[in-house]
Amino acid sequence: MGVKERKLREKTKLRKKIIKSATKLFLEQGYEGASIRMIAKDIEYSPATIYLHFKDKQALFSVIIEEAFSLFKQNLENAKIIADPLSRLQELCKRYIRFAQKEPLYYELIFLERASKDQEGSHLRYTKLTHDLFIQTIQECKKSNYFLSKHPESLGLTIWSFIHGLATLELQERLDYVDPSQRTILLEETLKTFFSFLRSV
Amino acid sequence: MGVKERKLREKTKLRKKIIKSATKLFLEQGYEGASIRMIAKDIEYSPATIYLHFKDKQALFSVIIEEAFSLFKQNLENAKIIADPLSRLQELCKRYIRFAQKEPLYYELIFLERASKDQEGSHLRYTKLTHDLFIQTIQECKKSNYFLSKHPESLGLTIWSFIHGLATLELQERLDYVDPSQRTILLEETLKTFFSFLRSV
DNA sequence: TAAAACTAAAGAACACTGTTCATAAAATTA
DNA sequence: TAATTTTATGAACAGTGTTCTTTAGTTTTA
Repeated sequence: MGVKERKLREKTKLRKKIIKSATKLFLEQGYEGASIRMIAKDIEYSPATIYLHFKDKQALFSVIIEEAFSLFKQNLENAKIIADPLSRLQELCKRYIRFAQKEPLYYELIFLERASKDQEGSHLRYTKLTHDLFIQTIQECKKSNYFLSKHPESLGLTIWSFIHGLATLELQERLDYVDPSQRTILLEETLKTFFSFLRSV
Repeated sequence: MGVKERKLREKTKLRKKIIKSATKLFLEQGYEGASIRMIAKDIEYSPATIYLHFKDKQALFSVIIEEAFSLFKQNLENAKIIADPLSRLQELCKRYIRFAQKEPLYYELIFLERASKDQEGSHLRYTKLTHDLFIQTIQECKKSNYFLSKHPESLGLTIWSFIHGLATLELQERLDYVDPSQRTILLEETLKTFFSFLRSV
């Protein structure tokens, strides 16, 4: 009676095929740029078939974002190997920026794509988890006698705003008036400047 | 021989009519949401007529953004009445955030809308002008013996990244997991936290 | 004043888009 | 083999940005 199992296998296989193709196209062309028809053509099925696996374009997109975020989250959580909490906090910032630089489109899809009604929930989850990760690390800093005069919530949002802003400006090509070699230096200096603020408390 | 003049008047009148309607619709529905056909219907002309006044949708959009940015810029430059440069810098940040809160869609259109090929130029101009305004104020701070150990460029980008990040997170509804009354407090506290960093140098 | 030139506006068309639904084909069960 | 269920699709709908040809109206020239 392995029929059901095989059927399920075939179904998930096609599902994965759709996701793979959609991921590629969303990353290449953005949400609006990629079309259901393009995905269908790529996997050599009709557009209607995609709707047998996903409610609509947005639902397909959500699945991809979910995977992107778990990649992002794992990347940040790997910073836990660093013992000193202040160094760990700095490492968190560096990894954050590095992810945004290496996977600009993933970052954009997670944190910058306009939320539509039915996926608002996931967007809030992503931001809350990210914010919490910063706050948690700050609380560990406090245990080691750093930031004694600061509230974890507002300090967390301060740090996250800075990192998110810097990442966003760069990946949306808002810093392109500085030429590339100087830009790398500017970004490093900017991070250092911010870290010097953190150490001053 | 006032024929040409009248013709021109009529032409610019229709042009303004298009811009007015387009502004309303872009703000209501966003760039993708608003369509040429919707604008045409609103002003009671055919879609093709709009193309007699603007090369394409993007060109029409650019004109509107241009106006939005000059509004934004003027808003910030009004901070110049404050004599003490450090207070002026803080006022700049506050005005920046306030603009983003009061005109979230304008802010989004200027600093977050994805740049298309033929308007890349204007986007860079907006960001450069904004960045320069921060750097200029910082240089005035240095003359008054603040920030002596910092480079204006990296300090400018630090401040701007923070403000841009905070504004972006809020207006893109990424902080909605905090309830509204607490959110206002959190935002104020976050600004204070950042200002305390600035004063510590 | 009549004809010619110019210009503003529109209608229709093209090639796209997301999505739905009835129909056809294939596979499984009885 | 026949009936049933699953899977896939073609065609259609209503929408999009944009272009091009045609029409109608106005202005200039002869």
